[in-house]
Amino acid sequence: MARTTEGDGTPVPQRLLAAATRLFAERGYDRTSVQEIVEAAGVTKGALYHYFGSKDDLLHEIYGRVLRLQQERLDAFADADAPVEQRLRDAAADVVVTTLEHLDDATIFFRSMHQLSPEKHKQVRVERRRYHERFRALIEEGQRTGVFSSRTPADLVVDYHFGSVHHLSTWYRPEGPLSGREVADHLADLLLRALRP
Amino acid sequence: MARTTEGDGTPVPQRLLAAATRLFAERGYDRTSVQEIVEAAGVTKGALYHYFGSKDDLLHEIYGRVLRLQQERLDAFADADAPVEQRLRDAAADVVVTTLEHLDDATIFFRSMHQLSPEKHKQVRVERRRYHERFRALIEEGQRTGVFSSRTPADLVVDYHFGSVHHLSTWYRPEGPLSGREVADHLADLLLRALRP
Amino acid sequence: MARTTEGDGTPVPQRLLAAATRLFAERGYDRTSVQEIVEAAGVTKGALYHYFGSKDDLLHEIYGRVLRLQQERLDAFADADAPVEQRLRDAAADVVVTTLEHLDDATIFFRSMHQLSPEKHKQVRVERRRYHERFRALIEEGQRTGVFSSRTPADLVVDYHFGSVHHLSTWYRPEGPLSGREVADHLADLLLRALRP
Amino acid sequence: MARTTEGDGTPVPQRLLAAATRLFAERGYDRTSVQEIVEAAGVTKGALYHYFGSKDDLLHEIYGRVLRLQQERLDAFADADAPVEQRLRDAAADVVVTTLEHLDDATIFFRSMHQLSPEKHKQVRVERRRYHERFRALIEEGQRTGVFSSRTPADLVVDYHFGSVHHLSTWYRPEGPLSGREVADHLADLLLRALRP
DNA sequence: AATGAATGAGCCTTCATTCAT
DNA sequence: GATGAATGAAGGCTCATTCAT
Repeated sequence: MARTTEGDGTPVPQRLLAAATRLFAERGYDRTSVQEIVEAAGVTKGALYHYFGSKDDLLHEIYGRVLRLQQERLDAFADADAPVEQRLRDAAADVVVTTLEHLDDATIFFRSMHQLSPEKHKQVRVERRRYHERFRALIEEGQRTGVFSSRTPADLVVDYHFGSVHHLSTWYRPEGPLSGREVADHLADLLLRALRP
Repeated sequence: MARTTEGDGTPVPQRLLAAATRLFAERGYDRTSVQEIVEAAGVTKGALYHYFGSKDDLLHEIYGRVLRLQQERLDAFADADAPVEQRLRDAAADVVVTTLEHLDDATIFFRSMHQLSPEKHKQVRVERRRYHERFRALIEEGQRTGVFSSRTPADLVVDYHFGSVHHLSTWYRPEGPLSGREVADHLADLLLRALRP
Repeated sequence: MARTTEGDGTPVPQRLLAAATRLFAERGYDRTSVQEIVEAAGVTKGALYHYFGSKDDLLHEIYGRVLRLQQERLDAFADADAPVEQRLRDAAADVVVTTLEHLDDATIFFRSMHQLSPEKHKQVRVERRRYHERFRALIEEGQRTGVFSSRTPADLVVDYHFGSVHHLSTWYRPEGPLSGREVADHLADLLLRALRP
Repeated sequence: MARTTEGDGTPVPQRLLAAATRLFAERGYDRTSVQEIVEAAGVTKGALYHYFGSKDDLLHEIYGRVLRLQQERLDAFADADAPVEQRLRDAAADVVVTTLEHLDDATIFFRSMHQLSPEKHKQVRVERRRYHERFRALIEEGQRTGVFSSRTPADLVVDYHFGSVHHLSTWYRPEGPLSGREVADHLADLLLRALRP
C-alpha cells in the first residue's frame, strides 16, 4: 500500500487523473505532453502506462467521470416529486452549479471531445445523447401539459440551455461578482421565462 | 496574374486560407499539419511561408475575417431605425444565420482560440469584447426603457445567447429538419421571450 | 504439485518454454514481449523471472533443447553398423524429418541465433561446430574409402546439405503435397547422388 | 547540389541506404535503431524521413535492389544460347557469386524478410516467386529433354539449391580458403551432379 | 515568387527488468 | 513461489520552420 502513494496519500491513478485534468483544461489536450502529466503527478511514464493504455484513455476516463456525475444528478432532479416547472428549474440550475464546481472537467468536456479516438468519441456521444433526451423529456412533459409554450421544438430548447452551460467555461471566473448559485439561478430563470406560454 | 494563381483563378493566399479553414474545422488546428494545408491548396511549403509568417498567422487571419464580418453586421442591425426589440431580434437572429453560413469558421472560432499565440489571443479577445459590448448595449437600452425585464444582468443575457450560438457547430447539420433561418428565428424568439417583463 | 501447475498438468517452466517457442517462431524473438509470453503461458512476470534469469535465457534453453536432440540422433545414426552410404543417407534424412517435426524450433534456430547474448551465442556455435564435424566425418569417411566423390571439399558438402535443412522452415507446409518423410528421402537422395563418384 | 552531399560526394538517400544495409546485416533489423542509421550516414532523422516513409521502407528498398539485380542476372543466363545444362550451371554459379559479392544484402534478405510490413512482405514474396519459377523452368526443361534426372520434383531441387545460397551468409568468410568463384563452381557442380540421370 | 532538402526538438509508446510484499 | 507496480532508457516518428537556390 505504501508503494501506491508518494508525497501524499493519493493513489497513483488518481494523481495522474488530477494532473491530467488540470493540464488539459489549462492548455488543451494536444498541447499537454505525457511528460508534463507524469511530472505533475510525480511519477514516471511507465507508471502512467501501467494504469492507462494511452493518453487518449486518460481523456476518456475524465469524460466518464463527468458523464456519470451529471447523469446521476439529472436523474435525481427529474425523478423528484414536484411540479414539472420546478423539476426543470432545479435540473437546469443544478447542471450549472455542478459545471462551475468542476470547471476544469467542463472546459475539457466541451473542448476536447473531438480529440478522442473515433470509437471512444462515439461512445461518449451515445451517453451524452441519453442525457440530452432525459432533459428534453422534461420539457416535452411541460409542453404536453400546457405549462410550457410549444412554440419552440424541445430539442432546440435543450440545445439553447446547454449552449449557455457549455459557454460558462469561457467567461465565468470564481472571483467575479456572481456566485455559482446566482449564475445558476439566473440561467434557470431565463430558461423558464423563455418557456412561459 | 499568372504567377499568383494556378489550376483555378483563385490567388494563392486565398487558396491557402480556404484549405486551412476546412482542415482546421475538420480535424482541429493542432492536428492539421502545414504539409496537409499546402497539399490541399496545391502549393508548396515555401509558398505558404512566403505569404504567412507562421501557421499561427493563418489561424489569426481566419479569426480576423470572422470578427470583421460579425462586427459589421451587428453594427448595421444595431444602428437601424427600429424599436429596440426589433433591433435586438434582428441582430440575434442574424448572428445565427451568419454563423450557420460559415460553420467552419465558427467551429474554429470557438474551439481554437486558445491555440493562438498569447499576444494574438489577447488581440482577439479585445475585439470580441467590443462586439459583446455592442450587443449588451442593446439589451441595456431595452431594460432602461422598460421593454425588457431587468431581472437578469445584461452581461449574463449576452452570454446566454452567445452560448447557444457557440453551441451551434456542435449540433447543427444543414441536412437536418430546420433551415438556418428557422433556427435563427427560434433562438431569437427564445431570447426575446426570456426578456419579456 | 499444486503449486507448479495450473489449468493443466504441465509445470510452469515447460508452459513458459512452449509459449515462448510458439511466439518466437511466429513473430520473432525481438517482436515478442515478455508480457505476451507470460500471458500465453497463463502466468505472471514474476513467475517467469523466478524460473529464468532473462528473456535471453528462454531462447538459450530452446537452443539447448534442439542441439541436444539433434546431436543425439546424429550420433545414433552415425554409430550404426551399416555401410557409410547408408549411414549418411539415414543421418541426412533424419535431420530433415526431425526438423520438420519441430518446425518452430527450427525456425527459431536459424533465425534468432544472433539475438543471443554474445557469450551464449558463442557457446551455441561451439556445440553447433561439434555437430557439423560429426557429419563431415561421415562424408570424409566415404571419400577416403572411395564410395563418395572427392571433387568437393567435405565442409562444403555439409554446408550444402544444411543449407537445405535451414531453408525448410521458409517453404515447407505440413498441408502441402509432400510428407516430411518424402521430403527427407528426396533431400537425402539429392545429397547421395551429388556425391556419386 | 552541394546540399545533398556532405563529407563525400554521395547523395543522402544512398548514404542512408548504405548505412542501413551495413547495420541491418551486422546486428539485425530490429536491433538497429533509426538513430544509429542516421548517425552512421551523418544526417539527422528528419532527413531520413524526408526520403523514406519509415524504417520499414528502408528495408524494402534494400530488398528491391537485390531482387532487381538477381532477376536481371538470372534472366540473362537463362536466355543465353547454350545447352540447358550449361545455362543451369551458369545461373546456379552466378547467383552464388553475386550473393557473395553482396553478402550484406544477402544476410538481410534471408534473415529479415518477415520483419517487413505484411503488405510489403507479400509483394516481395510475389517477386521472389517469379524468380523461383524462372529457375525451376530451367530444371524442368532439362528433365523433359532427359539431360536431368526426373527423380526429384523440380520445385524441391530449386529449394535445395537456394537453401545453400541462403546459408552462405552463415559460414562464408572472404578471408577463408575458397574464393567466391571457387565456392560458386563447387555448389553448381554439386547441383549438376545431383541431377545426373 | 517559390522550391524542397534538412533541421532539431519533441511526441507517444514499449519493454525488460527489479523489488517490496 | 509468485505478484504486479514502478522504473528508466530507448524506440520510431512528426512537424513547424529555415535557407540556399
